[in-house]
Amino acid sequence: MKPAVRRTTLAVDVVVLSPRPDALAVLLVRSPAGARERWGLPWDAPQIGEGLEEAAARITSAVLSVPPAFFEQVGTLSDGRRHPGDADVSVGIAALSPAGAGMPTEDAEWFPLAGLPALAPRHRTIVDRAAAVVRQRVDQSPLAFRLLPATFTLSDLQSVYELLLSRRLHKASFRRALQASYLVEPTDEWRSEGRGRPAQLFRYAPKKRRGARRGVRFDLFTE
Amino acid sequence: MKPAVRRTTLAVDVVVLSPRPDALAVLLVRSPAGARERWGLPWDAPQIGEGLEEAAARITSAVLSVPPAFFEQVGTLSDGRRHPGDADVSVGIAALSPAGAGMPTEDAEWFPLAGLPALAPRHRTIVDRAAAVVRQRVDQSPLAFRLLPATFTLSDLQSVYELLLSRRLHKASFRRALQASYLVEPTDEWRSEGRGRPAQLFRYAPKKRRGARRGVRFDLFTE
DNA sequence: TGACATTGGTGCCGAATTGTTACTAATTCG
DNA sequence: CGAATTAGTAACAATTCGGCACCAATGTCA
Repeated sequence: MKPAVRRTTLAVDVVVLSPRPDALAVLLVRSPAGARERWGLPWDAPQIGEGLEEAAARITSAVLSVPPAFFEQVGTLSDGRRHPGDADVSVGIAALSPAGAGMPTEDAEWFPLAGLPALAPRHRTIVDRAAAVVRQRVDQSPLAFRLLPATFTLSDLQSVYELLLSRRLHKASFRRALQASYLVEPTDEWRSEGRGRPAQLFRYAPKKRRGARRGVRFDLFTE
Repeated sequence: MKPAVRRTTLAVDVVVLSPRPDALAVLLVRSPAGARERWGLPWDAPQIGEGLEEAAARITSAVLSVPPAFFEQVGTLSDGRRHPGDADVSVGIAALSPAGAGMPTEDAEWFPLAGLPALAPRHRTIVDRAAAVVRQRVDQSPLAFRLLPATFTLSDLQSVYELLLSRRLHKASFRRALQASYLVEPTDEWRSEGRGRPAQLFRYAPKKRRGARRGVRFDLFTE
C-alpha cells in the first residue's frame, strides 16, 4: 500500500477576535439567503499558491477595513460536522485585531463571545477551539499585545488579560511581573481619560531575557 | 464575491515521537526508489469520512505495530515547500508513543531528533514544528505521560521531562511540584532495576484540582 | 560478611516570588 | 476647596523554589 494524495474541498474559517469594553468579541457575517443559520464565520478557500494565514488576512480584509495583527491556527477539522460551504476540510484560524481597529462592512457585525447566535456546527467548534487556544497561549506568546494599539496603558493591558483569562488580576502583582519580564517600555506620552490621574503609555518592546528558566509547572495543566 | 470551496490535494504527515535512553526519537520510513530523499515521515491522504487523528493512527499503525497513545496537530501548511507526494496542503500531526512500545516494520527506523537524515523541505518544517509544539505544551497537557507506559517510576517521568525540555531538573523540586498537582497516584508495585534501591511505580491519575489559579506568567514567553 | 557504590526518596533552610494591604499622586467634578 | 476617581508604588506576610544534606534499600565485590 503506497501513500497517495487525494483531492478534497478545503476552506479557511476565520475567528476574528477583538476586545470590547466588557468582553471579547467575534466578527460574524450574515449568511446568504437560504442558509440554515443566519450568521457564520468569514471563510473562503485559499487561492492557488496562497498561504493559509495569507488567505485568512484576505478573508478578514473583505469584512473589516484592516487586516488583523496576528494569526494563529487553532486546528484543522475533517469530521462530519456541517460546514456552510460543505467543505470536507476546514482550517480554523484565530485572527487578532486591536481594539477599535477597522469598521465591519454592512453585512458583518461584532458579537460577544459568550452570546453568539446559532452557527453551523463546524463553525461552532472552531469558535470554541479559538477561544480555548487563545486562553491557553496568552502567557506564552504576545497575544494580548496584538489586541491593543501600538501604545497602550498598563490598565488597558491588564484589562485585556482579564478578558482573556476571565478573572480579575491584582494590579501590583501584574505590574511587578510585567516589569521583570522586560516586555514593554514606557513612551513619553500620557493619556488622560477624563477623570482620574493620567496614565503613561507603553509600547510592546520585548528585550532578550537572561536565561533563568524555571522548574516544571504542573500547575498549568488545563486538563 | 462569494466564498466557495476549492479542490486541493491533501496529505496527513505524522511525526511519531518516542523517548530513547538519551534523546527523543522520530520514526522515519525509507522512501520509494526514485525519490529525492532517502527517508521521509510516514504520510497518506485521509480516507473519505476519516478524521485527521484517525488517519494519523492508521498511518502510524502501518509502520509501527501499535497505534500511538496521543495526537496533537502541529499546524497545517500550504506553502510552496516540496512534499514527497506533491500534496498542496499538509496537516502535520505529532503522535506520541510510549517508550519501547511496538517494533518498526522493516522499512522504518527510529532516528534521534537531533540527527535526522535529509528530508523533503515540508517534512523538515513539520518535524521542527512538532518538536517546538511538544516542548511548548509539555507543562500544559499530559504529553510526558503519553511517552511512558501505564506505570512508571518518578525517575522515568523526570527523565522524559528532561528530554523534552533539554535541561536538567532538580529532583526534590520536581517531586514537590508533582505532589502538589495531584496528577499521579502510587501503585503498590515496585521495580528493581538491578543496582540501587527499587523505585515505586506510579500511574497517571489526574484529580480535580482546587481552583487556585496563579497570576500571569510573563516569564513563560517563548518569543 | 561487611564496606561501598548506586539509585530512590525526604527534610529543611535561605532566597526568591507572590498575594495583599495600604499608601501616595494626579486629575475631574461639584 | 474637598470628594471622587484612576494611576502607580512601598512594604510586608505567606508561599514557593532551588539546593544541600541526609536517610533507605538494593547490588557488588573484596
